[in-house]
Amino acid sequence: MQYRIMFEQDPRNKQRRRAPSARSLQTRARILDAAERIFAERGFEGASVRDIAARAGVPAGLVHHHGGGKAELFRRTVARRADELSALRLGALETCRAAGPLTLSAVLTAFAGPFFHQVRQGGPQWSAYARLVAHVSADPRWRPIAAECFDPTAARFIDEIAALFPDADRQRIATGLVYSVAAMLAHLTSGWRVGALDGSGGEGATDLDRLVAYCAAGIEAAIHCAGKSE
Amino acid sequence: MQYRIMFEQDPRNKQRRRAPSARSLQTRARILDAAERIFAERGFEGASVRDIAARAGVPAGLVHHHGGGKAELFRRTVARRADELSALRLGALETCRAAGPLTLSAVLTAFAGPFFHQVRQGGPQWSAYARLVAHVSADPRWRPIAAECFDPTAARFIDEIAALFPDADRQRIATGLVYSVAAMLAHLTSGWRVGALDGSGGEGATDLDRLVAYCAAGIEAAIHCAGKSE
DNA sequence: GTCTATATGTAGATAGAC
DNA sequence: GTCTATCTACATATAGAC
Repeated sequence: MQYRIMFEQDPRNKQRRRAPSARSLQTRARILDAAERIFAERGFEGASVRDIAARAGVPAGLVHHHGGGKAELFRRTVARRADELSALRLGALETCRAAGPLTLSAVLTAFAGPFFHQVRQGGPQWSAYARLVAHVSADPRWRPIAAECFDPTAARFIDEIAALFPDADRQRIATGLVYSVAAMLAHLTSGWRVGALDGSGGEGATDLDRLVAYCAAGIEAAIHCAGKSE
Repeated sequence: MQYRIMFEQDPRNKQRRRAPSARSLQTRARILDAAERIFAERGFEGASVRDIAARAGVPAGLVHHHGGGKAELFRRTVARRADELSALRLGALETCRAAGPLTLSAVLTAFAGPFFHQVRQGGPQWSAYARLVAHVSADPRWRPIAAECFDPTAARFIDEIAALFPDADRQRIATGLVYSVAAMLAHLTSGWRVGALDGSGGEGATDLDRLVAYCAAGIEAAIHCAGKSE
């Protein structure tokens, strides 16, 4: 039998609550799923709390109750899968390291692969999440959210790349990773564009290997480029 | 707020009008400038016609009169500089061609350079325009606008690159250009990110040469990569 | 073309019953 | 926790005087 041991000494923990019921957790998950879809589809302002509530099948008041307001709901929606994604990325990195000496392509595959795989195999919610991240990434207003959710892991991968190129300027590596993230998000969200521009309209454009090849060659070139500043 | 997004593209709706007065043209330009700033800053739904009117220094009614409604105003705002940008890009391409045999780097410089230069030298309106284009590019709802404003020129540059690599799969080239556009927009809009991730907070991250080096190497790698599909 | 006033709908948020 | 009803603010859009 398990029961809760609680201490009341710490005033900061005064707002500790009972463990949420299974129903409550389910409701929260439904709301987050709905928010993920609607925010991804229409952006922050384009989405309405009412529409999110309707998709989740709950009254609008519950969305405020569980989400903490629209802006906080947005932040929580981004943060939820960011934690999972970071764990997958760091796990992939360690798996690569255990398999042998790291290469730039391996590091980039560890970075992009998990997101890529989840979008392809993880169901429509992950596909929506990719579009949501693209919104966050494209809009400087969400910089605090991006910093909270993605910067620590990004910095970790910059460290790994920097270790592979000891003489490289760290800023160039960071720039290269920013470009690569942009390319990755373009891939994950804009398959239509690849098809439309070359007239084939085909589906076969999503290819992790080619994305990694692009990013790895690009980063190496950016590191070694002697380009002058304007 | 949610509503239908519609565009006035039907040629049957064309009526012949008198030549607009100088004052009218000036008012239209002020409204487009204001819309460019506000749409870039807050996205389509986050922007309000009232805020645009306030920034332009005109009554809100005039924005509707000249802009044709919010959605149509958005489309016109994107299209205005797109025409100028396309002309600059195609001009740069012909200048390069006249100077000697084209290279991939030269083609990419002709593509990215004019936008890059306008953002750096063309004043705050061009900087806002880059953020606006990033919004358009990140949101599939604006696909019709992107197709109208950017696809013809993009297809032209794909042709040029395809001519340089006669044996290359055209779809791979298109994919590489999509990645490169994403990287270019990330560069033009997210200087903060480059600084924040490597801890320097510096400004010197904008460098056309390095961007082109990144994109050129990436595209070549994507073309030649033997990567299997998943 | 310009500007004021206003029509009409919807937004986020909350109070309070259950 | 859940849900109904509602408050207040602000959105787009237009009618009509000048």
